[in-house]
Amino acid sequence: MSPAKGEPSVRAKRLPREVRERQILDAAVTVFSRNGYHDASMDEISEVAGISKPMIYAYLGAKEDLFATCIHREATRMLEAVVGGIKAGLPPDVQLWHGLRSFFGFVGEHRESWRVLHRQSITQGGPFTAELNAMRQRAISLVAAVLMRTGSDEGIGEAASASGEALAAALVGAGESLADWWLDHPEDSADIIAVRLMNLVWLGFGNLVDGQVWKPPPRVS
Amino acid sequence: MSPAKGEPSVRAKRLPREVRERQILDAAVTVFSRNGYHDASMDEISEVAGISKPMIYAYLGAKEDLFATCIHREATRMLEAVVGGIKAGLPPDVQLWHGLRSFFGFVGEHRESWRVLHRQSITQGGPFTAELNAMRQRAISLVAAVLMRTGSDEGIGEAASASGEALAAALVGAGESLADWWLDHPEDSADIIAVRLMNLVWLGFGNLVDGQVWKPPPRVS
DNA sequence: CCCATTACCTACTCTGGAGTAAGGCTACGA
DNA sequence: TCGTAGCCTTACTCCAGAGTAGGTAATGGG
Repeated sequence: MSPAKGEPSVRAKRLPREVRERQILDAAVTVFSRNGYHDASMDEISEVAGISKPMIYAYLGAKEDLFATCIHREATRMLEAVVGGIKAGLPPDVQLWHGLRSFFGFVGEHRESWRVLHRQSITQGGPFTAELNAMRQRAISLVAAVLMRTGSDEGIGEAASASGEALAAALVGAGESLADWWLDHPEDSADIIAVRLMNLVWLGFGNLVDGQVWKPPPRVS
Repeated sequence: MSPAKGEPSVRAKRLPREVRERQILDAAVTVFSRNGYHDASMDEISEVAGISKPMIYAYLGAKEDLFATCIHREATRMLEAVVGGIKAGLPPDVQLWHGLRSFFGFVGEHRESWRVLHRQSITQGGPFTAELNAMRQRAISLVAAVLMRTGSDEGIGEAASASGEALAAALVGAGESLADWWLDHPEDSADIIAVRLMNLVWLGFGNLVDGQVWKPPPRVS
C-alpha cells in the first residue's frame, strides 16, 4: 500500500493494542496454515503482521501461547458456524444435512482457518495439544449430541446408541478427510460435497449401490 | 541397567549393515511415533538404536530421508496387511468388511506404525510430504477400487459412481479418525470397532436409527 | 508545555539440535 | 603376519530461530 519506496521497515503507525492483537493473530493464522507450527517462525509472522517481533511477545506471549490462541479462536468460529447452521425441531436427516452444509461452507470460505485446525490438530507434541484435544472433543460431542437426539426422537437402534461417540468420531473424521480432499479437487461446490457425505452417512453404501439417493428437502432455508 | 558400569557408551558389537539398518529404522519409528517428526532428535534415535549418530547418517542419510524411509516401510506394511485381508470373488459387503477388519487389526497390533503414519500424515512441511501424499493416495485408490468393483458388480447407482474417489476419501478419513478414537478407548476389540464402522458405512444412519444392524456372515474365516 | 504511559523498534544473546571431520577398532583374506 | 575394508566412535562446527535488553517516539492528561 501507500509507500512510495516499497515498505522498508518504516516505523509502524501507532495503533491501539486491541487492533494490533487482531492483526497479529490474523498473520499468525496465515503463516501457521502455510508452514505448520514448527516451520513457522516468529520473524515471519511479525513480518506478515507488519510489526516487529517483540510486539508479539508483549501482546500474545510465547510461540506456544500464540498458537493456542489461534487454535482457540478459529475453532470457536468454526463450531459457531456449524451450530448456528443447525435448527432444532427439524427431522434428523435435515439437521445433519444443515450441519454438514455449514461445515463445508465454513471450510470453503476460511481455508486458512481450516488448515490450521486440521493440519495441526492431529500432530502431537507441544503443550497446546491440550487446546487441540479440547476443541476436537467439543466437535465430536456436538456431533454425538445431534446423532443421539436424532436417535431418541424415534427410538434409536441398539447399534447406534451403543456407540454414539465412536460413530461421531468416524463422522467427524470423514468430514475432515473429505474437506481435505476437496481442497485438492475444488471443482465441486460445498453443497455438492456435503450431499456426497450425506449420502454415504445417511443411506450407506448398501443403498447407494442400489441406486438410491438422498435429496435435501425442497424448501428449507 | 547393569549398573556396575552403567552402560556408558560401550562400543557396539559389530553387525552387518543390513541388520543395523533395520534396528535404526525400528528405533526411528519408535521415537517418531512418540515425539512427532520435529521433536524427535537424531541423538535420541541413535540412543534408542544403541548406536552412534554418524551411523545413521552413513546408512540412512539425513533426518528427512530417514523419516521418508520410515513412512514408506510402515505404509507398505499396512497396505499389504489390508490388501492381503481382502479376498476377491466375495460379496461386496463382505469384501469391505474384511478390509476394515484387517485395517483395525493392523492398527491394534502396530500402534507405533499407525501413529507415525497418521499423526504425521496430515502435517505439511518437509519435502517428505511427497512420500506421505503418495501413500495416502494409494490408500484412497485402493478403497475406491474396491468400492467401484463392488459397484460394477451389480449396476452401481449414479450417486456412488459419480463420486467414487470422494467417497473413498471420506471412508478412509472415517477409518483413520475412528482408529485414533480407539487408541483412547481401547476397551473394545478391533472387530467391534470394525463392525461399528461397517454399520455406519454400509447401512447408514437412516437404517441404524430404525434399529437395523449389519452382521458379518457366519462362516468366513 | 511537560511528564507518564503506552506503542514500537534495533540489535543483540543463547541454545537445541542437524550434520561432519577425523580417526580407532575388528575381522578376514592373503 | 600384515593390510585393507568397512563398522563404529568421540568431539567437534554451525546456524536457525526463540526470546530479550534497553532505548526511541508518539499521545494525551494535567
